[in-house]
Amino acid sequence: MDAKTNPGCAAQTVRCVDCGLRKLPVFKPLKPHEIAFIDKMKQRDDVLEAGATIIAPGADSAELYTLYGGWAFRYKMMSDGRRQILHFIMPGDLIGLQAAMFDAADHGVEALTRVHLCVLPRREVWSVYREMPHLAFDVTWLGAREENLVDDSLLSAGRRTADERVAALLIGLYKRARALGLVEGASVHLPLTQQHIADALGLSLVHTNKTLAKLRRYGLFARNGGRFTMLNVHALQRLAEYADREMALRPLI
Amino acid sequence: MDAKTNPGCAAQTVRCVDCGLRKLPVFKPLKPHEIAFIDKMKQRDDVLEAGATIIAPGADSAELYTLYGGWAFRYKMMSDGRRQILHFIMPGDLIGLQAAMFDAADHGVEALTRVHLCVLPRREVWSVYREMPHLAFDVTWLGAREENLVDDSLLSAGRRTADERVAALLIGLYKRARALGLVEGASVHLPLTQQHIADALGLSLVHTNKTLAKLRRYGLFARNGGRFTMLNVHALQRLAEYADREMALRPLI
DNA sequence: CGGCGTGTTGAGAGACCTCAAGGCATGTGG
DNA sequence: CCACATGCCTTGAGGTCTCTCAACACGCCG
Repeated sequence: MDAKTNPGCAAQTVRCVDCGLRKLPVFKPLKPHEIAFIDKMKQRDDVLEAGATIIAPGADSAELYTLYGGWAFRYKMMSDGRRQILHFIMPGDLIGLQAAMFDAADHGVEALTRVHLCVLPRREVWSVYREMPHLAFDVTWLGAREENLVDDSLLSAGRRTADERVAALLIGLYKRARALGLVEGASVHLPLTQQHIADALGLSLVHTNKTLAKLRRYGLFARNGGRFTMLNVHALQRLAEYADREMALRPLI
Repeated sequence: MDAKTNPGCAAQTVRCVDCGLRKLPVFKPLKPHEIAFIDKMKQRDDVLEAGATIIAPGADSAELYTLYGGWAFRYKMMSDGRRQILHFIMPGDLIGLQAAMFDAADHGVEALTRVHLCVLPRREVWSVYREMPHLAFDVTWLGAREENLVDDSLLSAGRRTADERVAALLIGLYKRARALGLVEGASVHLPLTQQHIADALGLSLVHTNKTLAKLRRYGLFARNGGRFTMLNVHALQRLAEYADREMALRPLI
């Protein structure tokens, strides 16, 4: 997981204005004083290893983070160990908005790879609303987009067949990764185990494995050594009824 | 559906400051100038009949609404008719936040009963952020809470058994209704058909019917003529692993 | 009266689950 | 260099939860 595959601020040193992520064409350009404000507000950069807990389930008073590099996921657990992954988090996504709004999060967030986080102290969130209305609007926008991802997962878990669920997840991750410039040719580093995929789709590990194998046999995609290669986007899109909506440029905070 | 069971602004006439909903103890008191701002911003009141489309799937440029009275639900459809209900909307909830943030909604919103809506023109949303940072924060808060509801539905559809799903839904709706003062004794008017419940839980209609019958036979709740009566809250909570988190007071916009 | 929406029940089918075992790669220690 | 443990992926067999199909009851309404 080097800086090349995960554009983002290197820990401690890089100013937001120099942040590589911000140069990507998916992100909305901000005005200099807004970037300066974010930079001033930013408490520190954090680097956590794969598997680390970013937000502990039930923890109160978490910070608000922006993920600058790496992958993570948000999940809920039940007492007997059942886990539901709510959505996967990729560079540019906010982490901990619910936790920042309420006092405690009833979900957890865990790093899938080594992650680079930009830490915004919770008390500073309010100063965004007071002083930078455009940025405040962007926070709401990012929250709405996260809900949009969860909506789609719910459609999968509730109404899609196993084949369709796998297709929907892979298409979704692939398109998000591509927008971030993580796709080279038609392949991308996918740091998920089949257990993660199963827990995101509401399927068992075994059935997930068999479904993945089936779609692979059909030539829809390939996988070797952590790399995922898209072979038939259209077939996957049709399977998942993926709506290829053009999104406006995303804010990055 | 009279004013007594659905507190809210009667169409066209009532000022926000007199709104019955705002007197409920679940809602955070606002400062007079904030209420005045909302009142000024409010374009009109709308009344729609049960079954009416509040937001059409795929429609662009919808308004932002606050539901003052009645019930509604947000849903996604697939081309072959499969429907997933994303969450149920009750008085005080915002409608159309995603649609207001993005250009088009990829979901629909439909009235379950006659509904009273407060209409905020989309362009006014921005003025909230510019002029009323506290209210802007509240908009984000309401968005996060809506996502929190969807999170729980996703846990149901993905990882809970049919029994647990039904329990989780009923407990959730009951507690929300109670907070709004809609529960009399232990019973509340539930305007859902079993088809709605099935579509919210990711179950078939038939299986939903049998699961409801089972829990009813076990004496967990009763249902007669549109009224739902809670008989054993604790058993339902245990079944659903319902987390009875104390929420801070909710904003009402 | 017939049609429609909703709720109910039975029977059979199938998608998905659990249990179980084994393969393969990696790492670690003797 | 081998033995062993661990994590992840794979495959088979059998079980069950949930689905589909089908029929019927009931109330409402034109």
